[in-house]
Amino acid sequence: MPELPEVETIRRGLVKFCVHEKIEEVQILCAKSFIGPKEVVEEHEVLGLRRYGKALIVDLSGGISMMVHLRMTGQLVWDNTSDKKVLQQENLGVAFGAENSGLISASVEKCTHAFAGGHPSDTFFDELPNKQTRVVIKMNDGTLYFNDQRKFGFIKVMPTAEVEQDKFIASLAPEPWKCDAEKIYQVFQRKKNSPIKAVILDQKVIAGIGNIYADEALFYAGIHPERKAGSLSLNEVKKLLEGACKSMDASINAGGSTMATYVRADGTKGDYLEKFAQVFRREGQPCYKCGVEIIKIRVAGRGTHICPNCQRLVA
DNA sequence: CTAGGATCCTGTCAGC
DNA sequence: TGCTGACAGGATCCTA
Repeated sequence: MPELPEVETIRRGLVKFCVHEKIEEVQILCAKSFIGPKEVVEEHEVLGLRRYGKALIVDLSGGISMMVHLRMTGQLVWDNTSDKKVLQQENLGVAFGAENSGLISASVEKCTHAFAGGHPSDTFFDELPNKQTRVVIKMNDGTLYFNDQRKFGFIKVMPTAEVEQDKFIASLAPEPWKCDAEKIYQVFQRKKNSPIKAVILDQKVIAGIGNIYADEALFYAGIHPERKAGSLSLNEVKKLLEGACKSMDASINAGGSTMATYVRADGTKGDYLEKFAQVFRREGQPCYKCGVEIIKIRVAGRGTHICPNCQRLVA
């Protein structure tokens, strides 16, 4: 699923298009994708959007909020166009015609037919809803589609006042930018026998890191993902946090990463992976630092990409 | 408490 | 072509 940078990119996109929109009707196409009575959000206005780690909070009038978690394959698609063909041409032009992220960013401002978190497959611009659409939220000036192939994601209704008490939100650790290296070092000592990659994927340890940025941060710090968490020095912890911040910053600036199930707020594709990723999905290609071939291994049950030369188990 | 594995679900792809 | 198993930018639940 989208990780922190992708959710933040979606949030920024949706802020432009959904704030002050009023929800007219909610259609639930998959019962488990929408938790809570839909009637509670209908007739309410979108006041703003917040993000906690990978969770997106849509605050509504009437003291109601919707928590959206995209998990692995969730997407949010905002559609306020009446002419799909025009939209298709415009978005294809933006997605594939731009030469750099700066151009793509500039195009967001001009985009009038907007998408929010979509699907860059060949069928992306087909009619919505599609067979992966789980929830349709009709607003006065457009429609928000929640698509989710694997049904792991969800939209959950709760009082705004209780968002921070939600079990998931409440247990989140700080995001990398706000992590105290010494505290993280202590946590690593507590989980000393787990592979470091498994530990940094734990949202209760550091919020927002997922499989991409775990691999990127470990590469940045020159740490092998199978190293035991307890074996890291304080300096290595600092370097790891620095790597997480830098790769996420770069990704947010690039509009998120490109993936099969994620595109940016206006339907254009983020291009973090192809432009900035050092190791993720680069197996078989040379390391940018040393030229040795990047390999893919399995750590903590997840596909993991490393440079076997820059990231060693034993120093 | 930690550590590891199974699990939710659908789709795609490699290998018979 | 059709089957089968592995795997997938997540997080939780269950076991030991």
